[in-house]
Amino acid sequence: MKVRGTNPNFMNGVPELLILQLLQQEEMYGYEIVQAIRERTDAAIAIGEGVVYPVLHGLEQDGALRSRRKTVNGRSRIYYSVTAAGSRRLAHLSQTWKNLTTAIQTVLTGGQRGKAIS
Amino acid sequence: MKVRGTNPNFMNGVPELLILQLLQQEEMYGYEIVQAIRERTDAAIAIGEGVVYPVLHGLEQDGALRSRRKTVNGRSRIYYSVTAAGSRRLAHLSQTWKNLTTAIQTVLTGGQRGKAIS
DNA sequence: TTGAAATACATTGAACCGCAAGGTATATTG
DNA sequence: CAATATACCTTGCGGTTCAATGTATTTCAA
Repeated sequence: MKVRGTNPNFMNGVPELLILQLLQQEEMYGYEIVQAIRERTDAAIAIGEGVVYPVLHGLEQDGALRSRRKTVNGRSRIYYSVTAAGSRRLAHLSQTWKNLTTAIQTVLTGGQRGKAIS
Repeated sequence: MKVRGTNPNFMNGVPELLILQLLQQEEMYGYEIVQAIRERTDAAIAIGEGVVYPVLHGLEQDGALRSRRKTVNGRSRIYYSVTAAGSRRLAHLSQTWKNLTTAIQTVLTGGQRGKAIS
């Protein structure tokens, strides 16, 4: 029941969802992902490198991502892109997220008990 | 990276949020909360007793809930209600949830990079 | 030219939390 | 009288985020 520092307490699975989404739009490398998430969410979400890299490795091992080395400006980067399996995984995750938020919204706004008109 | 059985992977903090919300509408006891969440979300979310009871105890220890015993039909129940502190906590959590989902939605639907017009 | 900051990768330990499984006890119902 | 529903509870496992730390290179300002 401790209050966290950076991000709020609702972050379970969110890094994976966001990373897959970003990578499906365009090829990216780890460090870039960290900043992209910060920027596009106006710092509402800040996912550190200690989260991003393990997720990338895990997704690659699961066959959801593939990687290739590339040296740009003398900098060695590892670019990741989404595989077909990764695309399916994202679609599934995205749908799950939508259902979840819809269900929660129902409770939050909901006076109505689930009971039908009898 | 393992796929879960019952609920999806986005459940961090959600039980606390839902429980506070339900209890602010009306006094309830643990077992009732378990079923209420199942019913009102059409089983999209199923939070077990092993989750609900520890959360109730934690929230009470934090002063967000108060409880009173009550025997109904020979059944001993522990009814929980939200304190003023709990109400503030719910307001804060609810706002955080809203911000979070908005930020995620931006990334999910978002082609636009956060860069302003220069 | 020297040092700080940014870039880019990575690992580690701790903390937390949801979940399944199991445990106790009473009341209801077939 | 046995099975089911009600009502409470705890424990251990596993997974995940997070802060902190580490290495190495490049860029930029003093």
